[in-house]
Amino acid sequence: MTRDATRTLARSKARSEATSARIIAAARTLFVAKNYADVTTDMIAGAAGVTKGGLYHHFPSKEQLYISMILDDLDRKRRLFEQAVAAQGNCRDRLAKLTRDFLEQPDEERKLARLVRRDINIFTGEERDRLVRAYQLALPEQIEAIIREGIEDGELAPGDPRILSWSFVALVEVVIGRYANHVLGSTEARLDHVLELFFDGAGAKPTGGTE
Amino acid sequence: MTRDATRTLARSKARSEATSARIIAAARTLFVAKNYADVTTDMIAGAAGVTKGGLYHHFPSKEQLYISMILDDLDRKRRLFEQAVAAQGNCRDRLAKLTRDFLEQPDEERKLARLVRRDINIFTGEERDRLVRAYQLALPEQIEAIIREGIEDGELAPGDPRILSWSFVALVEVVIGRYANHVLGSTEARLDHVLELFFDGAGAKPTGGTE
DNA sequence: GATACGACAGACCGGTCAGTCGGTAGGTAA
DNA sequence: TTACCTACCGACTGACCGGTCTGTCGTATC
Repeated sequence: MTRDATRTLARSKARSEATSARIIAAARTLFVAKNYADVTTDMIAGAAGVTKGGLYHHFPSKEQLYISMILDDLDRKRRLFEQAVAAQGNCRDRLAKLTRDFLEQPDEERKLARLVRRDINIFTGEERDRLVRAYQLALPEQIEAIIREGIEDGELAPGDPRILSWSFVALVEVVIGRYANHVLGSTEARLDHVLELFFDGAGAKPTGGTE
Repeated sequence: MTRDATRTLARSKARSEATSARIIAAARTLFVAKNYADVTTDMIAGAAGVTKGGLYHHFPSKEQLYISMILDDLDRKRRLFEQAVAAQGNCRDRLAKLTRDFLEQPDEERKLARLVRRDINIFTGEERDRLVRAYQLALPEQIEAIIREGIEDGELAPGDPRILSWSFVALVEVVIGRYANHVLGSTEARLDHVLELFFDGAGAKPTGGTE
């Protein structure tokens, strides 16, 4: 094979990958806006600037396209989280930083986890389990690592790190990320509230009625 | 109109209402198990012991049937919550009781809120907004009332009752109700953890590093 | 310039499903 | 007996959608 041939093949491959990426991006936008059943392959193809035939040239089925989109996103999320876990500092600051990084992602990507929960039932068997685990457990497991260290360092009271990590995720997800957008103040203010509640509780502090 | 005629009409009406109720019950079971798009009107009709024609005799469309099912459920939930809000006792006990009552509902009914979040996008415009408000806000608003009283009585530290009610809902929903079933201990134990965390926080208590 | 190949187009097919419509059964009214 | 009403049946339709298949076109090799 000559050098020119190699270059041509590389160009063709690059073009093909660019189209795949465009299709995945179009799929992500549409799936987030609507849902699996309401998004047709024609719509995705149209938004990506190809036809249905072109789409099926790159992906064997609508379902596999969906999975490819998810795996693509998971990869980026994992990198984000690994970075945060490896960071220095005390437990509270690291949790705050991780949460801030998470919230600074583009809206569309933040919504993907919700998307997966919503549409997960189109899959069955082990494929489904794999996706559920990958998405649901990615965040809590990373947080659990931070919290475990917080307990070891005495920054947190001894307790089950699993319960604590789930609790923290719950607070972040619901109070900051999901419902409360239309009800409460800024994201930063809500993050402060959540950290306050998580570390210090809501009980009246002056009277100090512990137990 | 004779007395017999009246009785006959009443009997006919009762029969009709029983069929409607059967259809709604069948729809609930199926919609919870699958989702809106994957449940066909034939399946619902079959499960309710009527044909599709019969179903369309009682409901003008699949969408309206779905809405009827939701309104039917909301009605029962509202009664449950009103009861809890009106109860006596301190803040912590009332929240515990309300949560326990909520969790004691049949599994199928507890899953309805999730269902609505999952399928909400089939609706548009004001119908959608109405449903979102009705479902998302029902729980926090009732809890907010209890928390507000807790703050007034000094059982809780002064703070924004809205943030606190959303936080409590978050903890209950995620730690107890949703994700953690396969990971953590019994419902009762998890409820204790949540109450503990909510009222006392996760910070190390011996060293007491508040501020 | 003949051959080959990969990317993509777009018409088409098979199946599915919400909704319709003409009917029937069984009771009531005149 | 006729006319009517309500609940319900079930065959049917029309639209839509996932997936296929037969090209076409640009590029590259020989």
